[in-house]
Amino acid sequence: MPELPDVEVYKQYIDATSLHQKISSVSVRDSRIARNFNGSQMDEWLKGKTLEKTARHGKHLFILAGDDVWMMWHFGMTGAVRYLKKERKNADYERVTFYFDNKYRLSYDARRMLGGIQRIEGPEDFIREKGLGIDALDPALDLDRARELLAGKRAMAKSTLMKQETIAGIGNIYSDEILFQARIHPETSMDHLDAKEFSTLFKTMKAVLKKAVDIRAEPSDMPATWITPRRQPGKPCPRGCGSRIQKKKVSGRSAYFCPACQEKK
DNA sequence: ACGCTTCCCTGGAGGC
DNA sequence: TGCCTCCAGGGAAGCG
Repeated sequence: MPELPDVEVYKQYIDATSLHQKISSVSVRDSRIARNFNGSQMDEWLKGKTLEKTARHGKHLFILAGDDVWMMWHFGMTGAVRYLKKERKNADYERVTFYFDNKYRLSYDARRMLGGIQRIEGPEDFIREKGLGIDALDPALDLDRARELLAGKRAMAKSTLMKQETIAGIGNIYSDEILFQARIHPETSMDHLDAKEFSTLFKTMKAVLKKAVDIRAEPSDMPATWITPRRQPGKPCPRGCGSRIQKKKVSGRSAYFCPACQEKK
């Protein structure tokens, strides 16, 4: 479920594998992924060019081809990227493929069609038009700035963290992780947090996202005290408090938390 | 302003 | 073995 850390890992993966290689062709296998171009247009635009650089904002990835073709890649729930040479036995989910002269290819994979690729003018325009908030790991987002954006909001902490128009990059999984580590109940209203709790929430948000990027968002490498790899109701609290993980719908999403560590206030 | 529901989309799980 | 329903959660959109 690609959130900020996952998309950052995809970005680094593309940077390490696919930049500066001449594109021989682009194949759009499922046109539902192509949001604003048809099957052959991307091939016409990119043939003979190279992917020059990437950028990320929240859950959105931007790729520049040549000197003027910007793409926005969004992954929905099931999107991923793969750099491959061999054919795959089951390539059903390979929706858009960028072939390079070196016989390798970069594939946009997606099981469900909840993501997409879009040609855009540029990242800044896209972010503005979309109304996306500041990226959660942007150094310019410090405690003061976070307070301006979040403090005093009456909405629940979980939905506030997940609101892309406020801060971009946090989804269901990482909002649960941040709230678990900060010991805040997902239904706590932002304006119920005192200064210390808010500061803890802010620092925890940064720490969790950074750590997740460090371990390449790999659940099996997450610390034993994290709740993410143990998102099942009834499992013991990973902090070892003796209580059990609870599941509850919060603003339309499944929230997992420890009712003892994250007391509702 | 905020939360809730519905919709999109595909596959896995569990009930019968 | 199969049919049915629910659920996963990225979003958009509409309603109260």
